[in-house]
Amino acid sequence: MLADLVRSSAVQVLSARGIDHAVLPDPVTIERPRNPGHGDYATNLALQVAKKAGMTSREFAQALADEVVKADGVASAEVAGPGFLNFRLAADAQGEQVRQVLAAGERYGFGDTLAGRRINLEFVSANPTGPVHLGGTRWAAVGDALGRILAAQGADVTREYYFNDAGAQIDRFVRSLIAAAKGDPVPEDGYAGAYITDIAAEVLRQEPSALSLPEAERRETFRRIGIELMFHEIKKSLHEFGTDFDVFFHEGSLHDSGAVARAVEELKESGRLYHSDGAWWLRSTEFGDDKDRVVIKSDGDPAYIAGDIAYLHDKMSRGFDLCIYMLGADHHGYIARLKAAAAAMGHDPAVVEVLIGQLVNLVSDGKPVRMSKRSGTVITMEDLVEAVGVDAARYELCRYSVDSGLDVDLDLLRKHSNDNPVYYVQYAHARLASVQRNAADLGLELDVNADLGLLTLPREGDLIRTIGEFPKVLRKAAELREPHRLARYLESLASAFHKFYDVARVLPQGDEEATPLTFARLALCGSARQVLANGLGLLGVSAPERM
RNA sequence: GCGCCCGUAGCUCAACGGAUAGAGCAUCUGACUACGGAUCAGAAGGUUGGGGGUUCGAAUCCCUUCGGGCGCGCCA
Repeated sequence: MLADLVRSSAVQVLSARGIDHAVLPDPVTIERPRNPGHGDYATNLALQVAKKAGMTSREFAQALADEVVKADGVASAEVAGPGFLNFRLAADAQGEQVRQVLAAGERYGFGDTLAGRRINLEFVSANPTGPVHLGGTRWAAVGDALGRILAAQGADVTREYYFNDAGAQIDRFVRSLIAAAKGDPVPEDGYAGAYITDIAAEVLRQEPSALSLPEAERRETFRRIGIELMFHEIKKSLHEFGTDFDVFFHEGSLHDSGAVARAVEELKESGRLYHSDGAWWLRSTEFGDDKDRVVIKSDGDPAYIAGDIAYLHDKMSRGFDLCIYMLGADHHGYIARLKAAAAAMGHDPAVVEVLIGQLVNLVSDGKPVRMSKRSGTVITMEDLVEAVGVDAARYELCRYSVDSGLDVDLDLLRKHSNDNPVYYVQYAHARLASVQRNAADLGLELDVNADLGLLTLPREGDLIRTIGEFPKVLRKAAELREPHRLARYLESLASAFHKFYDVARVLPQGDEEATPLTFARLALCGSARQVLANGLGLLGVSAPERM
């Protein structure tokens, strides 16, 4: 609303000088200056457009200031530096923010920038040859939070998990199970780890004669039951982690249904593939790949990418207009391939959006530890949850930009788990819940009609302004696909609250009576609590009443 | 060799092209016997790896260089 005011004032300034206001950006950016001495809010509008208007930045800013101060609720507006315009709002105008939060409740901060968009969000998609490890856990936390954040902007989000249950790694998995069942050592290229022995034992329990079956049937039995058990394990850990998917898609189903064969046939006929060296190729170089990729091998079998093509085509046929893939850094070469796959099937490459996240490293005593599924030295999602709990694990993994690598030291995490900023944020919420309980005991109810103009302390103003930033933070987090912005924001909000709480007594003490200020502060507390709850909810982290 | 990501306080990391680059941890000094101290106040800590450029303004964009991570199969 402040942005609207500034914009309309700017239009006044320009039209008074006969200048087309098309030069104005939309929306106008309003920000909170780092330095509180610069005011409550600031805009750099003059710096952006003065030149186009044939004025100096400071001239424009001054003209804008003269216009803006005429509005109700604006206490002051002054030009600073090269042409910034800093202003302060009157306390009651600012307090309106609190009322808006209380009115919007659990939808406060939500927006509609993605309304009408159907988004397929694929993440985790770890191979069903072992439990979800640390890397997958990062995507489970970030992907789930991103899904919630996109949905909060009105998008229709489908969360999807792609099981690569076809191909050589599954064969290795089955060989490993059979070896374990027989008590043989781990085969060459096989998987080790306690889970293999456990699953092998469970297969034998369900099918005691499995080992005595003929070779082919034996493999099929271990394959069928083993994979089923592994799927079950993965889904279970994800669910307990608070991450649920709408669709678990099996790669094998694309082959079984003939979708892969059909897609390949279509590509050949439409001339989207070229034939060379006995194989059929996709021109992925047109999308930044360093070499073209084989789709049909010279032996006639489809290459892995054929499945990707058919899978993307399947997604598009389900009506999505955006397919987001969250992949680890070791898969960054896929971006060009997936875009080429989209183009080959006649879709706009822009429907494919690949988010590459850097890898998670396990560290012990400051030194990296190699994790290997083959050798069984993996830290799984369950290990992490067991060590620090779901809330701390999710929060820790969501707190950082996925552009930077993440080192996890399990011992350190366990030892210092109370240092996790999640507790700082949750504690703020618990304190607020406590205030509300105590208020109820005193018979005091939250009153949305409280006189919010009484909230004149600097730290009350800081808290209110921080609360008011929430919608913008959510919008930005959704637009940039960066959930960590939300986590960082919640920390700043918790900080603003704790600082406020330190200097402002909310409830009456002893024989004191409740005053209008009591109700104003109760309303402020109520809105702060609401925003903390909304934000934590979007990260999939609980907002506790007590800790 | 080529491509992607990263390099910011002792450590782990933030920063929508904006003003004096911010938090937490660690270190040091303090706070009404607490509306919940899992808190708050303060001190100290930086040439944003180096060098050019773009602009009113660069940690952020461009070029270059150094360092680190990850990729570069008719494997999946």
